[in-house]
Amino acid sequence: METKPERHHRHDHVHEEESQAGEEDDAIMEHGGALSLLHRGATLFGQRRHDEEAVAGRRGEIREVDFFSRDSGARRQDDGGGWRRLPGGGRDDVNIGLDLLTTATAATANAGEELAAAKNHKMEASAVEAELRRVVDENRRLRGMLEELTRSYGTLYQQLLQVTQHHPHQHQHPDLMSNRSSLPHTHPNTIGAPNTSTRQLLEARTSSTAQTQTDAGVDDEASDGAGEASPSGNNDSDGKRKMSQDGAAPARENGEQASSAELPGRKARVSVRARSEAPMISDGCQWRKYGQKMAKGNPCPRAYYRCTMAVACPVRKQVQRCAEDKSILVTTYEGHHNHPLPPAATTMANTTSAAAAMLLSGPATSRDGALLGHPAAALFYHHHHAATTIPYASTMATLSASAPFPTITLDLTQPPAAGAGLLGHGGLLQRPAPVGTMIHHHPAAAAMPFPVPSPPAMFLPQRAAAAAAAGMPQVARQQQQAVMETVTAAIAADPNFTTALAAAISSVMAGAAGGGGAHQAQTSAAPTPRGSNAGGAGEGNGGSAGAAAPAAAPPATAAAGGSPRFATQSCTTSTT
DNA sequence: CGACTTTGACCTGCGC
DNA sequence: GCGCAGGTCAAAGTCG
Repeated sequence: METKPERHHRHDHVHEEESQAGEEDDAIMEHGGALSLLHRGATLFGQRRHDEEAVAGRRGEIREVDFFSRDSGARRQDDGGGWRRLPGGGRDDVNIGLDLLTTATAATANAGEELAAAKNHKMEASAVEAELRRVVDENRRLRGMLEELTRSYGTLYQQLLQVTQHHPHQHQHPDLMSNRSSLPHTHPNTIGAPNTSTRQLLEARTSSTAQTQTDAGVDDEASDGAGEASPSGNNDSDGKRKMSQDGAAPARENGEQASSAELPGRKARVSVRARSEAPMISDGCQWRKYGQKMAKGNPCPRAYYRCTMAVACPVRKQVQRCAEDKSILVTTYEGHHNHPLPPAATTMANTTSAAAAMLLSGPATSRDGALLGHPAAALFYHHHHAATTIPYASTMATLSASAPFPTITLDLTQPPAAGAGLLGHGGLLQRPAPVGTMIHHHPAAAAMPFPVPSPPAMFLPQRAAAAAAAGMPQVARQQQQAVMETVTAAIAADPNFTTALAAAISSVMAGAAGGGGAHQAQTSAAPTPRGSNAGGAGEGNGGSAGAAAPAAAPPATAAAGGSPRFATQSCTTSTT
């Protein structure tokens, strides 16, 4: 027990480093343009230095010529040491002309040749000077652009922070969604990692007992350093968690506590309903069961799992079979991973994050479940008062406003439509669905178990969302078609169905969001530490593939555990 | 032996 | 204040 934490700590550190590195990478990616400019600028600056020196030298005479002389390269190597010529740096005769101006030997040269040489030099000099000016100007211009970009980025980032900070507040403006519709600016974060808002939202709950989170909290804080990268962080400082005392999820003594404090008692959850005989659906993460309870009103026990991919990972999930239909497995996710995730897990995490964000993004966040009236809500939310009473066949994404926690339920149990499924896989590939549910309105969504519509809703301009609501205009259809094709192609190309699907959806999302992410799926299934199974889940699913899946799951399907698994993963994927 | 699961006990929040 | 339900802890057991 003693060593465990240590080991985990080391692990964490590794993760931290990785995440930090990742962050940097991300930053680089995000600022790719700026950085490239920067590099360019740096280069130019470097050159500019030379240029300026050259200019200065010109005034003083000599250096400019020398700078651009043929063996300037050799001389540059000696920049630090002055302008001493390197032995063998070039033919002396070639440099003679240049040196004529700088050495006493010039005086001894033939007057006529000197004149001619001087003229040539003047011409060259003027040409070089012009070139130099041009370069300097360009350099200034680029530098200005860089500064401008940097400024813009800073401004945007600030705006993002402001927006995300406001999300937790339930007093959102009706047009919040429209604000979100501007997400394309921010979604890169969403893809790469749970965006700030999502994190805040998911971590929005704090235990009223603001006990002294001493070291643990501090450490975690530090570990979170990767900070933005490692979301919710903190978490329960491993092993040391004084859970009970803290109350549920207490331990989220993370940096976002502030925001959490703003929403005491609120914590978004994403519930995924999928058909599976397996004890757990595979989501690419490694989980450890830490408890089981009989829940009221359900003969099936509820299992509690904690993410073990990182000691301090605050992510938890509950798995319970549906009381009405025991073939349906309900998995509820809560929190954000504070560590690097394997592709599959990443997609899942992002999916849940996105779903949660979607859940809380609109008026829906209001405690009373005032979803109605929200344009987006009308598309894919169902307002109901019993989280468990979702008639799964009627809706894909459901919001439970009355639940203790704002919970969005992704229903992946819909039966396959005859000949409708793109891939012919179980219930995931929806038939042209019932009007009114967002997912059904969106063909692309139809191909994705997860309410893909969410992405559009979240990332597309409000107009687009409205259009979707209006019944899918031509453009939208085309887009959907593209999505379908992408998915089909990806699946066809990759034997690993799940991976392929993830890749396809990621690419789709990347395309729609304008950010990467597609690459995530390239590497296949979860490289989880304990390879045997992506956490118990994997085992359960994979292993029970055959037994699982009720009717609908085709044999060949990679969807272990039948469609459910597929569903889940895709679900995840789709949101990323 | 380490990691994971099981399971009873404990803690906390909430409604009455 | 009490009881209930949800959630978590942690010792004991299991497994590879």
